[in-house]
Amino acid sequence: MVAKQHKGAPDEADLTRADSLAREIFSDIANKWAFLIIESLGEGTLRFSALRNAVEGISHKMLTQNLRMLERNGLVERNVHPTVPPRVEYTLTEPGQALRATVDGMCDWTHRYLGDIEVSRRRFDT
Amino acid sequence: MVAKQHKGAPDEADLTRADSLAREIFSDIANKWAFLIIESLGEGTLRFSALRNAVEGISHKMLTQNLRMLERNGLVERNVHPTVPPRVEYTLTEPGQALRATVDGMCDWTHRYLGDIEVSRRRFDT
DNA sequence: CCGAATCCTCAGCGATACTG
DNA sequence: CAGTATCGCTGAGGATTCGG
Repeated sequence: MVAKQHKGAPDEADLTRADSLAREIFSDIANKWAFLIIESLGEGTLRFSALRNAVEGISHKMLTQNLRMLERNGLVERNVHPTVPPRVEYTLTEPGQALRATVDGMCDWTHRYLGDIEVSRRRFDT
Repeated sequence: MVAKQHKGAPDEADLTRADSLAREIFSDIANKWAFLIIESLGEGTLRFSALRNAVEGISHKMLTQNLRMLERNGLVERNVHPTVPPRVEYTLTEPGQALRATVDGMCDWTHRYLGDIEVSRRRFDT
């Protein structure tokens, strides 16, 4: 359970610490760009520019920013090849791959219910 | 695949329309509050105020806003009991329940890798 | 109790330019 | 090619209020 941070439970100190950390991680990762990046890296290693093309519509800034965040949380690994021009490659780590599985689930879900959603939207917008 | 919107594929018109719709839905739903709301509603029906308590830290405005969005996309059902004071209950629909499964997966993931992430963060922050 | 509207603020984000 | 920094703006989102 991530939504509610328990208060007054026994063994409180550690529980709430874990919960607030979980919540923090959740807030980091539950964002559109992070998901799309993870999705794209699922196929395999990509370099920065390739990733930029893979994730339609992302800006240079958002890409670096999210990559740093994902790297910090240990979801992607960053490999710099000290050539010129520089070549930087990004790969999913094992935790990243694990998360990818659930992100894939979300993509499947989206395609599965696409029609229903479209219908529901039209009903609502009246 | 949601990340990249294919261009120049055969049968292009419908594919890109579906993709852009998928992308739009993805952008709607892949946000922190939506996930937390879905998580909380997984337990069962909740009324507005209960939901507000369940989702720690959400503002009145964000809650209504996300609930409207989820309702529009057909993930939650809104039931108004015409009593006084009013009583409004929210429930996950079948598509909502289906998505909840993957959101649960993400919660499990979070708790599973909590330790690794904490370590990774400390390494990174130096 | 629930929802919509209004105001106001601050951070997210894009654009641009500069380093290695 | 990849990353960082700066600037400026739009809009997300909190606080508050009123209405049903």
